[in-house]
Parts: sequence; structure tokens; C-alpha cells
Amino acid sequence: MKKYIDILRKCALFNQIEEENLIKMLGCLGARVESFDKKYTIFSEGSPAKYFGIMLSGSAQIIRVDYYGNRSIVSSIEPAEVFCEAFACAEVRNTPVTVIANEPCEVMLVDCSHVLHTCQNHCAFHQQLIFNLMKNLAAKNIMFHQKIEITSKRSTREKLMTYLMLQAKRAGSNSFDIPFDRQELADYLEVDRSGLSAEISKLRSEGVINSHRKHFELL
Amino acid sequence: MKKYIDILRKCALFNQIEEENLIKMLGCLGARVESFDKKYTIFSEGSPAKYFGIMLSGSAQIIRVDYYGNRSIVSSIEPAEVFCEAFACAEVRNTPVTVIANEPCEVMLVDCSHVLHTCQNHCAFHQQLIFNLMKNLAAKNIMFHQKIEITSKRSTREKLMTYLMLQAKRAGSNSFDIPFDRQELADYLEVDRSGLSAEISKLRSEGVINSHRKHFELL
DNA sequence: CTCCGTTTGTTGAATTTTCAACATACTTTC
DNA sequence: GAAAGTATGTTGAAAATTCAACAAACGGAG
Repeated sequence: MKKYIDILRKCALFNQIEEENLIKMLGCLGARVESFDKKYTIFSEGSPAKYFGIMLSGSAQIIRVDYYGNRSIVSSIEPAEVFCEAFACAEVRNTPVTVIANEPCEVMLVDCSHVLHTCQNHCAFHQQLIFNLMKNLAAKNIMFHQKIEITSKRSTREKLMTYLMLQAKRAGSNSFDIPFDRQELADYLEVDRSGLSAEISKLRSEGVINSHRKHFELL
Repeated sequence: MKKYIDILRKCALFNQIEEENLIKMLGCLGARVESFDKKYTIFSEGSPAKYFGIMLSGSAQIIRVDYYGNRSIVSSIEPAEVFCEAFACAEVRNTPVTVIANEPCEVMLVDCSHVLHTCQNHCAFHQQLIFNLMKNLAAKNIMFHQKIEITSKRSTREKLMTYLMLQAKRAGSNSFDIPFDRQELADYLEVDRSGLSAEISKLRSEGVINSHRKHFELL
């Protein structure tokens, strides 16, 4: 587990927890690491929501596919991020989403019941862990508000611009990369890919933005 | 405060907390009650996210209005529900949403810093409160996933049917009332009101649903 | 009961999005 | 470095949504 310490210390779940205690804690939590190749399923819709994940390396996407095969991307998962903790914490029977590896990745899986219910060793850091989980869930809620701010816009142009402005703000620069290719961006914004490409071209010709593939610049 | 005990005991935030302790706790938390008339603003966008609310009686809506004046309804708030706790818990500077009373209502306001940081009296129920808050935030996350499931659908018909099926499931019956009038439902589903009315008529004539104003029935 | 304000339903035109099909640009593999 | 595969851009037709304007139904006040 020691090789993952650096990335785990960046994980919001372990805030205020010392390195030495973190290693002990991972034992208490029964955490294990699994690797997934690109396009492999990490969690699949309908499976029991027993574990949550922590992305150690690589990236993944939380998606939802309806019965017509339309894919909707809920969010992307980057290293050090916790995912699917809401379903596990709320103790729902089944995960309502699918998580797919976007590139080869390593994931730490934690049995959520070990976090929610005091472990046999009366691990002293339990309370801190629950506090961190609470903070993390609050941050996720805010992320959802942002996603709703984006997708509630009625036109492709407005959705795109709202998304790009939020990304610029997050990057702290008008020049930034996004974690999606065109099809993925369309599935995240809930719009048509070709219409999105057309809109990007239009914004480029109007001098509002510059872009090349995943790189964007607000002018 | 005693007159509010019955409704507060139904609030998820006070799960596993005895009635006698609940009253003491409200003192520790510096909770206060305010009343709002219909259409009055309970929290407004951009104001400091210091307090969260508990709806004691009446109802409200969490909304977002963009610079064109388009209203989007994020969710409705019913009695015993906690609201705006995510912004307060994540300690963001400003609330990104507006909360408007939908009818005359009474709201309990709690300073979130009293919940997050141990009170001077070392209130024994603090940990339980944080645990409940965590559970509640997880449940809210799931609510957002449902909202995204609804609004990610591309057509008015699919959004409406997805919403109605979730409401039927929640009500445990194919016959139920929704908390929105037509304009509000349109603002919740992120579609045009007249188009929504047309779609409802169409579904009625096709024998898929029955409806009258806020009452719906899946056939 | 009637009036008046509000909500809901209806319609057609304008706009926008989606869809399908193809062209072009880029990447990876051998 | 050529070939194959993938991603992006472009276009026009079809479909859906939005918009505006009005009609009908409903509910509350007096």
C-alpha cells in the first residue's frame, strides 16, 4: 500500500490524518487495489453499492446509458478523487450508474460499511473519516449544482460557454484543456456531437474562442 | 421550540437523537425560526452560505435564474427537509441558488459552523449530527442523480415520463400529485411550458396517462 | 353567482436540434 | 512512412422545441 501513499494524501477523504495512521487505517478499512484497462467496467449499473472507489492513477467516467443506447456522462474521475461514495453511504441497494475506465487505471476499493460502522479496533480516526466524507459529499453536491447550471441552459451554445467558463475559472486561466473529446463533451453537455462541433466552429469564426481538440482558449 | 418537536423528529438530521436531547441541542446550535410569506426569498443567490434551513411547515423551491430571466427549478422543499446544507457544509463563500417560499412557511435556521465545529458544551450528540448530515448529503446526491437522469433525456416526452415514473415509484402508486404547476414542472424538466402542455395532452389522448392539473395517473 | 386574475391548453411560425452521410484531420500500428 | 482506424468538421433534410398569441378552464374574492 505504501506506493500509493502520495496520491492518497491528496485525497480529501484522508484530510487531517497522519501518514502513519493512514496506513493502519487502510488495514481497518479492508481496502484493496484493482487495476482496469481502458474501457473496462469498474462498477456497473444495478450492482450492489457496497464499495466506493478512490482513483489512484488514470481516469474514468461516470456514465448512464438509457434503453435507446444514448450515453450521458455524469462526471469524469481524476486521480485522488473518491467516487460512488454517495450510493454506498446512503446504503442504497444498487448503483444507478456505470463507471468505465477512460485509460488504464488503478482503483482503491473500500467497503463502505467499514467506514460507516465503527471497526472492531475502535480506530481513533473514524470520526475524522466520517467528517471528511461529509465534506466530500457536500463538495460533490456543489459539483452537481454546477452540472445542472450547465445542462439547464437551453441551447448548445449556452451550455458550451457555461461549461468553458467554469473550466477556465477552475484552471485559473483562459487557456486550458478539457478531459473530454468531442463525443464525450457532447454526452456531458447532453447535446448532439455534430451540432456541438458546428457551434465550436462558429464560436471560433466569431473570435469568441480558440480551440484545437481538447485545448480551449477564451478570447 | 417545543411546538416544532413533532416535525423535527421527522427530520433526517436528528435521527437517533432522543427528544429531550434534541431540545438541548437546538440551544447549542443557536437555531432560530423565521416565517416567510408566499413568494418571499428565504436565501438569495450570492448571499453568504452561513446557515442551512429546515422546513417546519409550508414548502419552498430551490431555483436558479440566468441573465435572460429563464428560471430553472432545482428541487422543491417539503416539511422536515433540510436545505442548503451542502453550501454551508462545504464552507463556500456564497450560495449559488435562490430559495423562494412557495406558500407561507416556517423555517428553522441553523448556523452551520455550530454543527461542523464542536460546541463549547462538548455536546455528546455532535458526532451523531455529523453522521446524520453525511447520510443526508449522500441522499441528496442520489436525488441529483435522479434529476440528471430526468433532464438528460433529449425529448420533452421522455423527460416527462421519466419524471412521472419516478414520482409514481416514490408515491408507491400509479395515482399521485406532483408539487408543481405546469410552468414549474416545465422549469424543473427544463422544457417549454406550452410544449409540455401539448405533450401531456398527447399522452392523455394516447391513453398513456390521465391527468388533471397537479394530479397524474399512469395507465 | 359573477367577475377577474391566473393557470392550462392549443395552434402555427420561427428557430434550433438532431440525424445521417460524408469529407477531412489526426493517431496509432506495423 | 504508409495504412488503417478514430476523431472532428461540414452539410442539408427531418424532427422537435421554442416562442407568441390567444382560447378555455379554473379558483378565489366579493
